[in-house]
Amino acid sequence: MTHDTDRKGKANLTDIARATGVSKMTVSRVLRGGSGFSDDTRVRVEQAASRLGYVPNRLAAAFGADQASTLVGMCVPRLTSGLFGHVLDGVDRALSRLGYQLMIGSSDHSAEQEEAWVRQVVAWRPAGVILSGRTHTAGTVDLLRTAGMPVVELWDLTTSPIDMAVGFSHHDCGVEIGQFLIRKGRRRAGYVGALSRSDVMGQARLQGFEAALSRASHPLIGREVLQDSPGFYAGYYGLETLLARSPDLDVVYFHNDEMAIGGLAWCASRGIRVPEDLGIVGWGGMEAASVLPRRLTTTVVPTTAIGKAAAEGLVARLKGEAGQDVTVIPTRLVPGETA
Amino acid sequence: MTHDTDRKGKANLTDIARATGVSKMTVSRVLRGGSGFSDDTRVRVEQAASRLGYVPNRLAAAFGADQASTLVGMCVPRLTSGLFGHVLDGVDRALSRLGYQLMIGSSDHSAEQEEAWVRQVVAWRPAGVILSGRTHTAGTVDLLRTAGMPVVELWDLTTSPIDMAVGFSHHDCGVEIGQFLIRKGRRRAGYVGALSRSDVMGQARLQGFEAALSRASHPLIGREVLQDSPGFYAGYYGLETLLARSPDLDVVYFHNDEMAIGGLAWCASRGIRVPEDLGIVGWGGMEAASVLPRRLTTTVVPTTAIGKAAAEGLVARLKGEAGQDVTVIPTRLVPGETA
DNA sequence: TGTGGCACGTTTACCGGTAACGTAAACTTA
DNA sequence: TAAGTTTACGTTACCGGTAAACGTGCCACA
Repeated sequence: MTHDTDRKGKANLTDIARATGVSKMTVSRVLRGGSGFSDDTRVRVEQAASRLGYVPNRLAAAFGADQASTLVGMCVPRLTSGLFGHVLDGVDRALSRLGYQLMIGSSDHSAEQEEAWVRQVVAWRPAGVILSGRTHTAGTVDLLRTAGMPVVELWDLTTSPIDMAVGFSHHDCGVEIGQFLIRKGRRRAGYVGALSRSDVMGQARLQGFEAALSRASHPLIGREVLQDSPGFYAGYYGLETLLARSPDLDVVYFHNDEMAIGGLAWCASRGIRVPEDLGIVGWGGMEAASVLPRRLTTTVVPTTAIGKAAAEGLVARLKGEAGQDVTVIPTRLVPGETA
Repeated sequence: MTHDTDRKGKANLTDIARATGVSKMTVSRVLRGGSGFSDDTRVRVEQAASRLGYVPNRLAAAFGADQASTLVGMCVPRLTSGLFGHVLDGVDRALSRLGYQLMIGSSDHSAEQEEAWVRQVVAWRPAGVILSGRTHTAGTVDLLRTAGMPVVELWDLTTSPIDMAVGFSHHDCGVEIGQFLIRKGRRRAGYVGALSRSDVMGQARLQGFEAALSRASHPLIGREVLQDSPGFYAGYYGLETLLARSPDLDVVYFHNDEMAIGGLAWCASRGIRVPEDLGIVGWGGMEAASVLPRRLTTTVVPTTAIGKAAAEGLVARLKGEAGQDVTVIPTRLVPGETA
């Protein structure tokens, strides 16, 4: 009995059904590309839909049948990180190709903020959720478990994921660099980091680094960890501070490439020769690192591939395909000319 | 008659209503912080909600009453751009503080891909949409107009926005740099860019640059535009190619800071002195640009502020507050040591 | 005594899809 | 040709909120 004069200018399944002379269930089947209708019906429905400018209502679809949701939530530590920009890009491309939409949030490296975000996103009953890292509050895990939705943790691997995990081990990254530097004859290593309290993954790299050095009987000499955003400035001034305290270091491992480049800039400004006087090592593999006058020694992380694998793994699980719980996407130590 | 044994482990308004002995409408009002209930009722409802682990269903809320949606869609040209990472960050922080959720997508600088994304996101009946740039397909504009939802276009200003606009003029950025270089005595300018066909905003900067140079009777000598991602490599090789063709340039304007830094790296590798032999100018204001041995001459864009203003403007309109249609967030030419 | 208003609710209808099931006709197969 | 199977639909119920309209009881005030 509702007048078909457009309320909100939008056509719905019922409008198309009326225009075509079939039931709205049939329209639904046609538009979702199912089966159980004739070719003639399909054509007529499709024409009516396009003529009426039908825009499907995913809200109604997801609401009516929760497995119909094509929404995926993803939480990253920082949106301003170049690396996570690439991870997001990988996720976004894969999801949009597969017909899903992406809702994002950031945690600022805080498990509590992550939980607050999860609480918001679960209210949208998404098909699945992608988190960054392996450290979450009990509340987060609880919310996701009771919601019963697929979860991918990416970026840092864990042997006991909530559900699935994609990435690599930050600890191992640190170990690998430590061993590499020992092999190269470095004996007095330092570390410059940022955000110590909150960035669990950066800490894991540092711990691996320290462990490798200690095992080789050349333990870490000094460290400088700034409560600052891990960018160029922090690397620049962090190195200055560290060397003021420990002037006789022969190599410094940085939290990431941005900071390492900041460190290189500091060395250049003081006439410190790299790698002769001091080795500089980064982490992450940002593009800039390989165009510097001297290519930065660093660990390259396949960011886009991780995002892609996470998204595809999630969708595979949604479609009921059995995927593996833990997917390792290995990083690559790239020896440059700075250490 | 439905058994209150948890279907999907989730409590809903009806469960809380039963547990409290009120109607679900009253529960709804309490939980949304409305009025029309006693303090006693409020306390009992809140306790029951927390005891039952109630997670609100925004899907149902947004579906039942479209003005109840707290979803905002945003489309950026590239997720891997450092600048847009900061814009996203500004949007995300503002929206989450105001209780909204963010759905994102990327257009790859293609108006067609943007339209495809708009079609997807409109299906979720969001409260509003944020787009990047001022160039959209007719289909995009049409979809948004019939949906009748608030739209903010950010990053490049237009005098006739779909609805609202926040940002600055790319054309004026180019003009400003052109005039600046003329004042500094530069007479033979070149340009190195990327993604020419698709990046309308980069083109606008170039046009402004050219116009300013021509007005000063020292028109642009040469340009090199790569069909590549606008990163360090592109700047490095772009400058090499450009100088091979036009060796006598005295300054080069780059598409962005990443490319300019790539150009600086190329100069360093060839012993070309900057700014004596060649001036280098970037655009964007990435952090790295100010830690280089010589601070890059560039235009600093207040990325986060633009994101914040866009989000807050959108929400203000949603709440019925009258905001301005066009908000200018000025950029700042920062003379460095490279031009 | 009425009657108007407020505080505090309840009832009803509805949003637009989808799953599950029902069914008539056509088409096979024994 | 009877019985089974498939095709191509239609019917019904339901998802969990929200808006709007509609009670009540109580008090104040004329």
